[in-house]
Amino acid sequence: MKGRQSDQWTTLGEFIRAQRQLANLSLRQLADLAQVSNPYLSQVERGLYKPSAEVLKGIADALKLSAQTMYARAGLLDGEGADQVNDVEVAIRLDGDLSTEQKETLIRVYRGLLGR
Amino acid sequence: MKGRQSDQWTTLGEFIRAQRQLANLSLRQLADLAQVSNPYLSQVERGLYKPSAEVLKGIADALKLSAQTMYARAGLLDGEGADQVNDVEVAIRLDGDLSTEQKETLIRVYRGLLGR
DNA sequence: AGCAACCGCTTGGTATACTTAGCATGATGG
DNA sequence: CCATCATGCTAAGTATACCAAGCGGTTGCT
Repeated sequence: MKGRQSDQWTTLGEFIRAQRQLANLSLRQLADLAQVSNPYLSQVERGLYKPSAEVLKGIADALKLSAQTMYARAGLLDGEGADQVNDVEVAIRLDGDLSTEQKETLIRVYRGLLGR
Repeated sequence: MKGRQSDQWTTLGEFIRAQRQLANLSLRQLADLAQVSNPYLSQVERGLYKPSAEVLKGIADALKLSAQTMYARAGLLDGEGADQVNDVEVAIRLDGDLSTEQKETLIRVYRGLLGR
């Protein structure tokens, strides 16, 4: 794998960082959960290193999102053209913790936000 | 990622080799298609090395199987803990049509709904 | 004031993924 | 018989993923 440089990985890092912050985890906490060292995680988040699949999975697990999502984001899941993955409404409907009413509420809010 | 040695990887190697032979490809040919060196592929097939996700994807593509299959075979697709949870927040984050503010609004609404 | 406990980051080192050169064998065929 | 040429493999080096130690900054407590 030679030339494939690019910021594919830096955006992945940003994504991880965003998710981590949304989960209210410190860098060290997530590193601990994902079983990597905290400096390394820091570097990953800043796009300095390309984490291996194992590490990626560890991070995904720790953040409680599917490895699938992680790989997709890392651009190493078939996808190329077409993110068939992850439509917001689909995700909402699949959610196990919301009632049907709540789902519709949320979707309505979503559509409301879109329409402006 | 520490101790996870084991022959997880050797069976993966065997799998790859089998697929390669089924496709009537020589080691060098597949290596070329997958954009890795042939000695390296040889070592991967014999389980001496754990290929990175990128390489795995390259091989999967070259063999015309889905990356999913490859990862699953490599044991780094959700196995273990396997809560197929959530992903609503992730989907929101990934949405291309919402601004950052709007995303956070929507996530806040989502969490609000959860908390009752 | 201190100092303790957190935060994220830099530095320097080790382990391992990965490559380039080349070896040994086994076909082909001139 | 001896060139090729393809096969898979070994050996030795380079690149990079990953870690342990430690630094400067911020917060908060006594």
